[in-house]
Amino acid sequence: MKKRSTLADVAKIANVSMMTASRAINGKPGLSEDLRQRILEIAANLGYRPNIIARGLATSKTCFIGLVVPDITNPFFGQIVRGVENAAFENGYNLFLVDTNEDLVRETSALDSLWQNDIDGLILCSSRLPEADLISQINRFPAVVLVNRELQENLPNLTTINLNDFEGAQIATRYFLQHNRKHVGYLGGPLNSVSNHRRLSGFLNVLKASGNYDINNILDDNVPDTNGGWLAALNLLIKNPNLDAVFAFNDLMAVGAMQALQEVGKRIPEDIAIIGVDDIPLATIIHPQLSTLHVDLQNIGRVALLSLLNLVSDSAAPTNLKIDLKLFLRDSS
Amino acid sequence: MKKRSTLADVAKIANVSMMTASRAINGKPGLSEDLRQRILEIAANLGYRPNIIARGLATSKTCFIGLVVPDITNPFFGQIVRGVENAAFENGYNLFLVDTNEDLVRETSALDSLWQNDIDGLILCSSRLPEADLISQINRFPAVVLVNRELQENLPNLTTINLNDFEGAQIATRYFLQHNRKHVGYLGGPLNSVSNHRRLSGFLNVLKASGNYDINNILDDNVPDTNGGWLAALNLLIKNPNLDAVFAFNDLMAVGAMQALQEVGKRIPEDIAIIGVDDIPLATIIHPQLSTLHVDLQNIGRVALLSLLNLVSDSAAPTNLKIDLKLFLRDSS
DNA sequence: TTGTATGCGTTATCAT
DNA sequence: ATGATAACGCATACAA
Repeated sequence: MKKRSTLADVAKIANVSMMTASRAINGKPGLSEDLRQRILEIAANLGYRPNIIARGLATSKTCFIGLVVPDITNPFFGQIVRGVENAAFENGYNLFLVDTNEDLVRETSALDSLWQNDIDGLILCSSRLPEADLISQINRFPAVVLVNRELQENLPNLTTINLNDFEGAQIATRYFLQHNRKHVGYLGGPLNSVSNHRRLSGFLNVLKASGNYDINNILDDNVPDTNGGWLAALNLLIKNPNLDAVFAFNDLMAVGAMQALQEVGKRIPEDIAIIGVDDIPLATIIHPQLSTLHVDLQNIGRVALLSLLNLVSDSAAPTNLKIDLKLFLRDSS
Repeated sequence: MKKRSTLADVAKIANVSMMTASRAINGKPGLSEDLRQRILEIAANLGYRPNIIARGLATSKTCFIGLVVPDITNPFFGQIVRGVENAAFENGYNLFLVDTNEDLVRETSALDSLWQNDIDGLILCSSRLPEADLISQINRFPAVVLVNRELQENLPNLTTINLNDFEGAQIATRYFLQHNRKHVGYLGGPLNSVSNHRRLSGFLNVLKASGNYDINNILDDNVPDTNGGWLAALNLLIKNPNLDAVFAFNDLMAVGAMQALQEVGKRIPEDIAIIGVDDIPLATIIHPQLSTLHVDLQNIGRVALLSLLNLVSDSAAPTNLKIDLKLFLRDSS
């Protein structure tokens, strides 16, 4: 590995001061176009590239962004990460990635570690931190974007990005009612999930307004995977054998529910319709293909990064963004 | 955001020189235990944390590792990333993540960008770079671990980690033969995939030795997703209607193939057996559950990072590691 | 248009 | 055992 050449090397060969070389390379005014070209050429020959770290020390702008996710293995976050990464790359920022393993302790020490690295900004996904801790963490960073988490108060350096779960659930539920489903159920996710809470609210809001509300059609607090959906569907069916539509907390649960329903002889969608949330790849692989509330996750990542850069450069005020879910109709509804 | 306190702050309050403070904090000898405790306490009160970047400048060890993957959205890489990330965190290293979007140009500029950041080492997954380019890239970095890619020559700063595709394919193929399958087929992946090539070799090696080889049972060069598998299975069935076993390039293709076979009335595994590769979550969701060659991907990530750190610290020689695949038998075979 | 001095936060080196 | 000084690579502020 041959040593990297520095600005000093370039300057020496060009017979100019480091400052002149610096100006040439950073495209700043203050030297003849002739000289600039000559310096640029020398730099190119040397394979010179500025040392970002040293530059960061001098300018106290590091061009590093921290990205914290609970589980990179989950395609949900994988998509978001990809969106962030692409946008970061386009804007000349580097990404520090931390996977917290859904662990609170780990999340805290990850934030400490990032703080230590003088990052310009932080994107924090689905934080599990208690509100008070979260706020004091946010205060340590120049700018923060919170994805999939809301706060009671607004902070001057904070933008939040959340799914419009309430509206999404309303759309799905209304769809069922408009298609003459009479016994619409909800297969809930974990109780501590804010998304779950918001989706249930939207669901209830539509049902209660329609006069179709029946407490027996709701089964909350399930494990949000296929097994959880399988189990929940069977239990819900016991509570109400006439069930003819199910809105599931997510696609994984919806798929499990579909299997359970098919096993007990229900036809989908004739006897019972199903809509999930997330639009995971599996949704189009199974039969019948699953109708679902789709979110452009990669775009969320991109929006998160761009919002962060706006925050960093003070060119935009903090906001609380809502990302709409779109109903993708397929064969299950 | 309150300003971070620096080593100078600590030193001033403790009434010592920065060096003494530095020694105290870094656990180096050269001061009384008494003084050390006093300094440590002051540092703690100030909430002092060393600035990693400045330290990197001074020591020319950054504690940054670059991690380049073609598609973070793919759980295959998600798992690897997670393994790397966990191990990195445990060892006090930070991860620069780059997603190249499976794009060659992007991969090159990503490596440039990482080089610019003076990373201590690089983990490069499934690189698409031509061998010559790849080698000159590797030479720029202090240490590199190549995952899922081999090189003709050994480099002094390079360790490679690859799946033992050849052996894995042999295991699956032998299993078919031992269970009296007479017409064993291979559903290949992309032609430019090295894994695909190695798996085909293992497959052929066993079949030719058994005398069961039939060129009609092989369909190479398919898109490695469910659609590709679906299409390939139907085409293979046309070439040989007696097909009674299929080894697929990956699980996604295997799942697609299963659907196609079921659609034309084949029973799995009675009429035809299937084995895939990867053990994706979907493998246990579908019916019948898919037999597959399983790899501990997270462990690959961990091994990659640890190997890299060994390389960085010169405490171990470069090697070429082979990771074994294990046959997970389920219902499809 | 060009150059000099200085500082970013830390550690290495050499004194004391 | 402790400290002064230089150095890492670059950019800012100010001079010339």
